[in-house]
Amino acid sequence: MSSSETPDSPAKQPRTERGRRTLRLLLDAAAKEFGEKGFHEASISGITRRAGTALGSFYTYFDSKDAIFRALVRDFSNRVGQEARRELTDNLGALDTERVALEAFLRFTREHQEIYRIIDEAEFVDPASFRSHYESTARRIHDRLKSGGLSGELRDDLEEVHAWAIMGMNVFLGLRYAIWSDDVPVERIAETGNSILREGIGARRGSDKR
Amino acid sequence: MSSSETPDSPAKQPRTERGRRTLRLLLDAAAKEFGEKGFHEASISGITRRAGTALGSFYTYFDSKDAIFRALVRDFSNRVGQEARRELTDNLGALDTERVALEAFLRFTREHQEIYRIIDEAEFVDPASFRSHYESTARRIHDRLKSGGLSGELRDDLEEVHAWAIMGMNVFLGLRYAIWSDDVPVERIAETGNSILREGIGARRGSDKR
Amino acid sequence: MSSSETPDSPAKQPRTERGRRTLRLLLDAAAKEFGEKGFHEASISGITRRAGTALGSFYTYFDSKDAIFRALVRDFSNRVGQEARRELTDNLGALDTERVALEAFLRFTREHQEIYRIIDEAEFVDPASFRSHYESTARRIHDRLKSGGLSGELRDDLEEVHAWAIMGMNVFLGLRYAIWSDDVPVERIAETGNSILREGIGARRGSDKR
Amino acid sequence: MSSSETPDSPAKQPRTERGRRTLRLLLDAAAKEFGEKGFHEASISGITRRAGTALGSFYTYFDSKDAIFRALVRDFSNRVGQEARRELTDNLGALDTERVALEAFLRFTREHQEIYRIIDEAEFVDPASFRSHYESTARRIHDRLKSGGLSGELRDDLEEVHAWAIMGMNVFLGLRYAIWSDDVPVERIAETGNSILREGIGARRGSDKR
DNA sequence: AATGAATGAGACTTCATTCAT
DNA sequence: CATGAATGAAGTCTCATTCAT
Repeated sequence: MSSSETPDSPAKQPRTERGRRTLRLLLDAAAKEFGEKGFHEASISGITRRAGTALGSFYTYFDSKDAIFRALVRDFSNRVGQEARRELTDNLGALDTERVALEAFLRFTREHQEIYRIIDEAEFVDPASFRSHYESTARRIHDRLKSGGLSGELRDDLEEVHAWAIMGMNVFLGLRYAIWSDDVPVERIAETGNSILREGIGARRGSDKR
Repeated sequence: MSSSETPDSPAKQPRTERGRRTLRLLLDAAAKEFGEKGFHEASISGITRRAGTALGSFYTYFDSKDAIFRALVRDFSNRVGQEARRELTDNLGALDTERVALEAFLRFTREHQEIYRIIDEAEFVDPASFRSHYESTARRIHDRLKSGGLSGELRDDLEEVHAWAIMGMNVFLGLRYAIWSDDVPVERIAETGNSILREGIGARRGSDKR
Repeated sequence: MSSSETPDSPAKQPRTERGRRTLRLLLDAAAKEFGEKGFHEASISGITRRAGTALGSFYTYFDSKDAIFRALVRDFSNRVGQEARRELTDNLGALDTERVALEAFLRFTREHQEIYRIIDEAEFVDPASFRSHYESTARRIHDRLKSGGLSGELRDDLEEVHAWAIMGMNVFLGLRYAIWSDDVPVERIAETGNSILREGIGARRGSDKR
Repeated sequence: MSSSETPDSPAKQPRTERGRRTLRLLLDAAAKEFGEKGFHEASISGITRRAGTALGSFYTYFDSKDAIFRALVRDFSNRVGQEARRELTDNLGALDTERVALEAFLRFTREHQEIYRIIDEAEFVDPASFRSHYESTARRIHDRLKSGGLSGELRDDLEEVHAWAIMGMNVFLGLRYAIWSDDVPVERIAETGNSILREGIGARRGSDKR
């Protein structure tokens, strides 16, 4: 499922408690630094300054600026995935599931703008992780669509393409209404997006109601 | 909207024919350089090397690396917009219009991957242009949706949110099926995406076919 | 004869007179810096400080500290070779030729201790050049030995091994009496070394004089 | 010469058996590390990694990177000296003694290339030890030459200069035929070198036999 | 307008050495 | 004695931008 070979270990494993603490400080600091300034404007010294460690300590745990960025992207990608699964254990219908997923995504993105930014910038800094992130997200969506098809609630011809379309919808709604502004309630955005999935955008045909 | 003088001129206007030629060489070279390497890995000297001009000549036409990138983003944004409008002068129905627009977008993106990349990287280099690009794209879509509503073919409650959702759909289909791979015919992608707009993803109700 | 493929150009060729001047300043400064401090204690900034240029200017002409060191070693190796040939155009006998060669080498080494040091340190910094230097020096000596054999003045079985032995003799006499001290006249050192070549170190047999 | 306390102790004397073991591990590891990478490319952490000890333990036994290098050079210098004396206790003639000494040197060098390298690099890292090594080697040779003179087998005017010449010969034959290649048998190299000492390189005069 | 050299701030990275446990 | 994390000085290299010709 996940890339089984990660040649570059995410981080040199600390062997002591103190080491673990420092590693965490660095990761947190890096998330802030990259989130605020972007990869290229960010600096190692900015990270260690925020972390309160010496510059050299950075290299006890990471080989380079790229390495910590990659570690962060993977970490965040996993977190986003977990978050996504968390909300959906319920036994909602398929369409409601999509609505709730979008809602959760918007909420999460509003809370963690730096995660959004870092994952997105990965397109240019760590394309492999970027791609892997969206591919597994699409796979997750596609799985949901298929099971909705099996349950009879959704069309039974839904393919990967549909999953990518829905994911794109979600991501752009996140960009526009979670990152750029946050005045519209997430429920409203999610409901609007969901209406497209329910009925498309064509004029109501006869008895179609809501 | 603004006065006739653009405040930050995209490029110092050359007075001679030779100057115009050099300017063009630089812009083309920059598109390649930024497209291949991304903004931060790109270098002015890489651009002038490709253009076959001296390093110093760059500053005859642009104030900075950012300036030429911005100029490029705006140029491309306009081109994408024009391209989008071009295909749609026909008197197609609203849903078909969206299908054709998506098809055209995919085709264009396959042809001009560097444009895609440059516009996308603008999110981190020239956020204003990035935002402006997607805002006007969304506006264009929204306008189409509204006129589809007036004509009765589309729902009459379509808002900006719907436009962003559709745009996101299109963009991600472009990323996945125009940039990352190009084996599926654009018609097929566009048709699949369009089917969501026509009917949503719910199971067919009664006679709904296609 | 010389390595026909030098993938790393010795120095980026300057195109203007000013450039040529700067390049020369850098090379001279580097010779001093390396000669005084040795490769590893030397610094680029030390070189540019001596040259009176900005730090960055260094990289206009050389890719790295190694690169300028290599350039220097090759240059010096050539110079030593030329110097060696210069003195020997005369029509001296073979043994006298060796004596004069050693004398010249000692004199040159006393004058240019930094050259000695740089070539010698190349053993650890640029082994290929180091080896090539001594191989061509040995070849030069071997050639002289062979022609001495042909003329009947020298033994006719002199091989590469003899050339290396003689070279080693010369080099160590240089180290001891040109680098570490210079109180003994070069003529005397050269005569002493030469006496070994003339008669060996065994006790005189009969009429052997001098 | 000095008081009974060597000013810079080669290594802090360990008090326990365990300590002695660690010290030995470090020295062996350092010989490998310096031998393979050279002084400046070598690192303390490389040494402790090879030794299987913690980085910090290094400083329990040595004050600095220089200190362990110096300790090594002196140790090796002594070993080379001992080795040299070992083979020569026999009652060979003076010329044969030189031949055997060269042979032994070549053999030893082939076996212990790292020793060669470390001693040689000392020229740039620990000049005092380097100089002292070659000075005592020259003295040893000179002593042999003098006693050969007294016994009547050798010329009676052999000075320090001759010793240095012979040493240089030996060292360069070692470089060329023990370090760079080892295809020629040491006996052959030694015999060739020795022939110079026996008779020089001039053409044979009359009854000169070989 | 064009050219190509010069500039220097700034960033990354290394690693010998120190320190706390 | 051993361990492994922490430190920070020092150095290399890049490259956007300026300048003199």
